[in-house]
Amino acid sequence: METLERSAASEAWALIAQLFTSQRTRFLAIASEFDLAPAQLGALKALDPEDPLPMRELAQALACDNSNVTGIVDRLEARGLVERRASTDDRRVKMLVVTEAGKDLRRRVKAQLLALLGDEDRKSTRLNSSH
Amino acid sequence: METLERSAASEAWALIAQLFTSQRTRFLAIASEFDLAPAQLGALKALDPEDPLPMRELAQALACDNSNVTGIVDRLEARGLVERRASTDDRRVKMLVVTEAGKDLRRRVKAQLLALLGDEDRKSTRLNSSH
DNA sequence: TATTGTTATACTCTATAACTATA
DNA sequence: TATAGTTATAGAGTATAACAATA
Repeated sequence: METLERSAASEAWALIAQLFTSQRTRFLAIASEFDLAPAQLGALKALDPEDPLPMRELAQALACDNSNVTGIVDRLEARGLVERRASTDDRRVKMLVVTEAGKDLRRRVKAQLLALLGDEDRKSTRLNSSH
Repeated sequence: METLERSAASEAWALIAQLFTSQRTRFLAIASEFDLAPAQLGALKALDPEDPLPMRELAQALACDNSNVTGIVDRLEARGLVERRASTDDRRVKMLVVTEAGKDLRRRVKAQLLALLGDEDRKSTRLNSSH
């Protein structure tokens, strides 16, 4: 029993570590390529380009404190990628809107992601390039 | 064609984001539970408890600069989880050894990971608890 | 000359606590 | 009283460049 559990834990450990590392590496590479700090890319991903989001909900999506979002959004706003907009319902709330420049950056990030996945796919199926 | 590619990109984007987020959340929860900064847990995971590793190789495993590893290892060493040891082959190199306390922490992290995975498994197969 | 690890510097992320303005 | 967002503060991660010791 103990042996089985240790084995399962080891496999799970290795799998999680590998998945996390590969995701993290890809994520960091894209962030760096577009000259965004990792948390900034995370925020840009978490925002809905068609539907403004309160600061507080972005904090939840990023699993961090509201106070962090202030700084992250400050920097995204300074680059013209997002805008704060007053909520009409609750004057305490600020809604986050992705600007046209932000939407364009999101599109380019997506394209780059697709290209990376394509590369990996071609690597893992190198003998089979006809489809 | 464009539509198909956009669709693939959207799916890939969503899948990557979801995988990354779930991994990240689990990773951060465990790091916090054991009072380790994320990079410190990453380093502890990357080290082999049975086989000392040069600083430089830890930097490669963490995909960061050598200079960062100095600080991360400083803090792990201050907590008695790892030790720097001079290499016998090359006097420039410092080998990283996981202490008994570090090995114990690794074991507890693994156990916690197994418990988390078990919880998730039970959640996703809630009607079927007999095997 | 090149490499390993450290130090110095500057920027970013992070949590906590105290604050303002709203509710 | 409670909540949304900001500010202040402190600790940690990160890259870059310059450095000492060693190869």
